[in-house]
Amino acid sequence: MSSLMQIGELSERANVSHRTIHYYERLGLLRPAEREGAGYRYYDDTALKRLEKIAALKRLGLNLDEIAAVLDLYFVDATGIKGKEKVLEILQAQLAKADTHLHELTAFKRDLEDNIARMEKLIAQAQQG
Amino acid sequence: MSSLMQIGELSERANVSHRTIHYYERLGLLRPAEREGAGYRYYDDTALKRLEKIAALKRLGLNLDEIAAVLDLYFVDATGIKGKEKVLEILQAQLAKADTHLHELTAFKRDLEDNIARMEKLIAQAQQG
DNA sequence: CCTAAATCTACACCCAACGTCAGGTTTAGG
DNA sequence: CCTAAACCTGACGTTGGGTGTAGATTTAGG
Repeated sequence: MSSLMQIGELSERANVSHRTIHYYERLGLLRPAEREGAGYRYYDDTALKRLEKIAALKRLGLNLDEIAAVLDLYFVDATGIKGKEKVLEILQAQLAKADTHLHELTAFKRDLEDNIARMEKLIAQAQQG
Repeated sequence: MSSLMQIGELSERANVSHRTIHYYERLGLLRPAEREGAGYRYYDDTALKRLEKIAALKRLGLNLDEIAAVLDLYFVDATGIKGKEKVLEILQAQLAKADTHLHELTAFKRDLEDNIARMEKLIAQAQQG
């Protein structure tokens, strides 16, 4: 029953422009579930999930080529144990990257908080004294 | 005694090109400790530290403008209460961004872990059955 | 003193990742 | 059936973050 949507709805739900979707399609990141005679694109919900995954991977610092290389892993069920092991490997690499990123970000946040506290103190002192 | 170095040495030590250093200088991210008559740039070790900080902030997803806005916080004390309030504002904005980013990243990580668990299970089943 | 290596400025160019615009086509709803 | 809203393609423009190159100047070492 999961009905199809047009590019407008998809772009709104995924928070990207329709030109971006066209662009991603040209790069092979995403394609419509259906394209009837006239040329309108129709998408199902996996398209939305792909776009969300793309955004997440971008935030990890991958460029679109790199994303194209791994994106299918999240959606295609690799067949055969060989395929599954490959997928597992890549997922674990991504996890390691995400972990590192998370640590750096946490440290940065702590740093920011320290600086904020320092600044607030300095401002309070300037106002008091 | 910390002697000065020329741009060539700095670029090598910081692992960026000298063109990039020129570029950063134009953006106000970095300037030579000294520039004698003829125009050669001479840098001290803080330049190296700045370049390293820039790289770190880039990995966190800040662009060069945003980096310019916060970089000095790590190296100079803003003078005057006006300056301090400005700094505070920027820091708080960065903190909010970092926080959002952190949450997204955490969700992404959980997602990865789920996928990994799923894959491991499938592989185990394939080997058993 | 002379020369090779390092540096200087200025302008042009590059790539990724889109955005804008124009002109034509399609579709849904009244 | 008609029209506005949505969509299409293709070409060109833009922004961020640099890189390349040319021609001149400077510096250090022999």
